[in-house]
Amino acid sequence: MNTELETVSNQAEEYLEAIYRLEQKTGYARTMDLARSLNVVPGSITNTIDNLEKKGLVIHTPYRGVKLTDNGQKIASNVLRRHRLAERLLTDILHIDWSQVHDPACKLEHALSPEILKPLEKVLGHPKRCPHGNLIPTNCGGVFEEETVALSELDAKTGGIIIKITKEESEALQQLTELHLIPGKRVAIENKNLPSGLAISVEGEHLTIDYDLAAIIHVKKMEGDVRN
Amino acid sequence: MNTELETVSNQAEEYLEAIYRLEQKTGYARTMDLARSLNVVPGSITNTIDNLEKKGLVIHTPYRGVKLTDNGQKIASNVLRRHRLAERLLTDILHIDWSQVHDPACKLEHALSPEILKPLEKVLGHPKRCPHGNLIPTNCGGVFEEETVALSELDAKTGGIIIKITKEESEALQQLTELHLIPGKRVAIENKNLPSGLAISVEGEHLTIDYDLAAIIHVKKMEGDVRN
DNA sequence: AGGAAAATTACGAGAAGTCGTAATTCTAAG
DNA sequence: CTTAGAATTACGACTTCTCGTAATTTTCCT
Repeated sequence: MNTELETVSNQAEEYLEAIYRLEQKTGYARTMDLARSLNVVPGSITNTIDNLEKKGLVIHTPYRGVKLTDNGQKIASNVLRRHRLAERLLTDILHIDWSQVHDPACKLEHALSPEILKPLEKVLGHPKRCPHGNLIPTNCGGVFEEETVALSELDAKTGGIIIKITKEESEALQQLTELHLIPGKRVAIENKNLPSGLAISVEGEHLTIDYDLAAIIHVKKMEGDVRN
Repeated sequence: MNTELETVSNQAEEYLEAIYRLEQKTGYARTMDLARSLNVVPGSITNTIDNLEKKGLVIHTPYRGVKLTDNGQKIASNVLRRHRLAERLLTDILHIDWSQVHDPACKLEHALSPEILKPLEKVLGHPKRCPHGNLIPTNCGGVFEEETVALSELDAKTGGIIIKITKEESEALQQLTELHLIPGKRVAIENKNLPSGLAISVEGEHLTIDYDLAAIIHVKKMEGDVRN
């Protein structure tokens, strides 16, 4: 079961990771979205995508977006795996706040070879999720996600448990920390039609958050009484 | 005291680090030596050295070798600092054998930004030396080495305590582990003129090692009776 | 359906790092 | 002092990633 992973440049790894994330979110990755996530002008995206396509890692359908091939997906999930294990290293062992770990992990992920990844995983206790609650792909490339839904999609008077935050930028995460909106907490929608956003309750506290913030909070739905 | 460090590419960092190490060892770095340490053909060295010179980080005197400028030295010592702290992370926290940490640390050193270096140093307990006993440069770029001498330079019937191993390749280190020739151990020369190498004693055990191996073991001399 | 706005692509260009070959310069041994 | 061999340099080439501009295609709103 020794999956031979092709070696690609750091930059190519970043591209594949970004495509993987976008595919998971919207089904496909478009040039402009990639340009935004990678902080690169669209023209550069096309160039690099062409190269990745030549290597058989992605398939680009003009105006439709990019999709990973099986090979590309293997590499991408491995990169994401390293990224999320790096984040856990930073939070669990170096005690850095979860809102600050994304960017350093972006650099670290490329420096984690299999020989150090294995001991790292062991020391961390084989975690299933990154500090933001997103699943860490397994060594075989699989991700077995239980069904979650964005808080913003939930109906009024229903609720659930926060499973993951799908955006890793520090500003949003700092805000969530202050509001105690972190993975594991129970949350319920009280009112969806406020002009200022959504009225919700978190572990008994009542607050109002805007729609954009609610969209990055994913919960596992819970049936029955959600008042608390 | 916020030393603004110029940003250079990973490759440039490797170059500066290699020059720093060679300078410490022999006083200057020659193209061929660099080519050997960096696994690159001599022609490439010249190219890159020229660029580093344009940036004011080194001074190249043809046929004499390369020397770091003050600026170059600052960067180089910082890279070495990150390298050695990375090694400690690998040994102390991930429990990887000291003979295996050099190569991974070469990649890791470029991914350690100041924000994670500080917590790392704290978690490690502000170590003074890398697992091989070599001093970790301070944040200010200083290295305050106590006087050591290669075991191969020691006179017969004298001895000392192993302070550091000046070569980090795994083969040599594995050999040293087996012979218990690791930092902190007492060692004494018994006979220097054997055809097979040097006869020495380590913490009471007697063995013979060859000259090359003795040359990478540096000890702090101890006066008085060295028999044990 | 038509046209404006957005997305996409096709160039050309430049920086960085690598290589190999060939020519030159130095060094050290005889 | 001469000369072979080692070290050094010059040069051209290739790859990867980046950029900007301009032309094109698509989408979507009216």
